[in-house]
Amino acid sequence: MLSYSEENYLKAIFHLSVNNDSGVSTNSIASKIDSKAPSVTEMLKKLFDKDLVTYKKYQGALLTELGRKTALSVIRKHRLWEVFLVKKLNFKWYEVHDIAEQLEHIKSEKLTNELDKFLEYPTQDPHGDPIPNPAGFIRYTAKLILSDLLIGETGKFIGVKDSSSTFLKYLDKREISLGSNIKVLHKEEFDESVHIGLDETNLSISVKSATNIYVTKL
Amino acid sequence: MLSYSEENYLKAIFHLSVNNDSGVSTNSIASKIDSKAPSVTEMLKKLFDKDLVTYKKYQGALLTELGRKTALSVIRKHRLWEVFLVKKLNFKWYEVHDIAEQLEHIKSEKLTNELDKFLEYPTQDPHGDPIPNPAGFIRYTAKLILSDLLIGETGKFIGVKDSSSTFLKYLDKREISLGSNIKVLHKEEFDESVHIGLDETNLSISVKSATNIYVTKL
DNA sequence: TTAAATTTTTAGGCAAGACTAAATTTATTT
DNA sequence: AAATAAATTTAGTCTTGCCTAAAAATTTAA
Repeated sequence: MLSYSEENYLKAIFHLSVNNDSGVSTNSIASKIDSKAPSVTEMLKKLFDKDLVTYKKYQGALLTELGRKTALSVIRKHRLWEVFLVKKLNFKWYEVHDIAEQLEHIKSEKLTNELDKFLEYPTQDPHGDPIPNPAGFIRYTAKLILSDLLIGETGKFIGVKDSSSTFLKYLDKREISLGSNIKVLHKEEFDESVHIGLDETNLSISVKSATNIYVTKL
Repeated sequence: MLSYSEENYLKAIFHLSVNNDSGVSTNSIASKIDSKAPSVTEMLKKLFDKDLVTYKKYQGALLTELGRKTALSVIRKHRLWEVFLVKKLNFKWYEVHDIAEQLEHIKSEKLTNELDKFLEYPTQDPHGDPIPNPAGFIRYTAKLILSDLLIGETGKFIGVKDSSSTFLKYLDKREISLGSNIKVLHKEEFDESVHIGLDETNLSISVKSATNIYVTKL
């Protein structure tokens, strides 16, 4: 039975090893998890002893198959609970993260699977991230960054890169919501801001926002 | 912010102080919580410092108003989650306790209140125990023990005393479920077993079972 | 290819929460 | 009212997870 802390380390290493096949550095884990390097080193040794990560001194860590499965189970729970909070309890998508951080550690396979069924087997969480299946399989959708679309092209808004509540609130206010079709009308040369068409309305968003929005080409 | 452990001690003291206005003893807490006396002493000191209990050496502990409110908040969450598990996720009433023990520590007032709303403000959990309101008020229903009913009297099954999963499974098998009307047909002098009528069927149950079943007179 | 800077690890501590063994206080008997 | 028994507290340890400061290894730069 893993502790909350161990589960959080596995989750952090998982996220840090996406697009990165060399070892995940001690410092990157520390900053992700808001702790200090010595704490990480110590934990990596423990995770190594439990066959959850491969770890060689000064060379960072990577998840073993067991570690990966465990991380994905935690992520699955996190994302299912987020769906529950938004779909059933009327939470906004920028309110759910901290609560899901707690709920993701609840231990009961039956609970997770019944929740999945209750929610009718969702494939994505409220931020557009894919929900792993019980076997730990995760289906990634090809993501484009909004600012990479050419003028005239339309994309479907499928997720965000930075899911800070500030950014999510901003999107809510602008009524840019998951699933919307976004057409790129014009790109301003001067400040790289992007004019977009959204349903009936047009608006302009900054580069910073545009690079935080994931779309699929239609 | 209280730790899980602190919350569990408060809950234990709350349960042990029902019908008991003198201090709750160190040993009784230890056995309730499955720990040892020295651990309890240490924790009582800490809870005292946080103004959650009154405690004098060798004289047991009692909840302060703050302690009581905190305990009831945890109990409220526990019971709401139990309702959720049974009503929405198809759990049996004997399967929910351990999971609710985890869920009761999730910290988010909004979550608790939204869950309450989602469940349409239930007043009792699946074992018939009352659910405290957000202000920490708890409405107790007058309970009788089944074996105290006289021959010929009928009672409504409203709860159990011992909610061990063994007992709950037994009730399920016998199709004795919360809300059933139970008529006492006969009491066997020899072994104190009770013959009862339940809807269309009659059956006989032991004293041990009969004293574990709470009813209200109809 | 050394020297400097950065990263990581080791060493040593601290707090929470649990434990055993021993001491102390309270309760029960005789 | 002693003497014994039972309950509680104190003393001293252990584990987990975190930290700071210092040492060691690795990387980067001159």
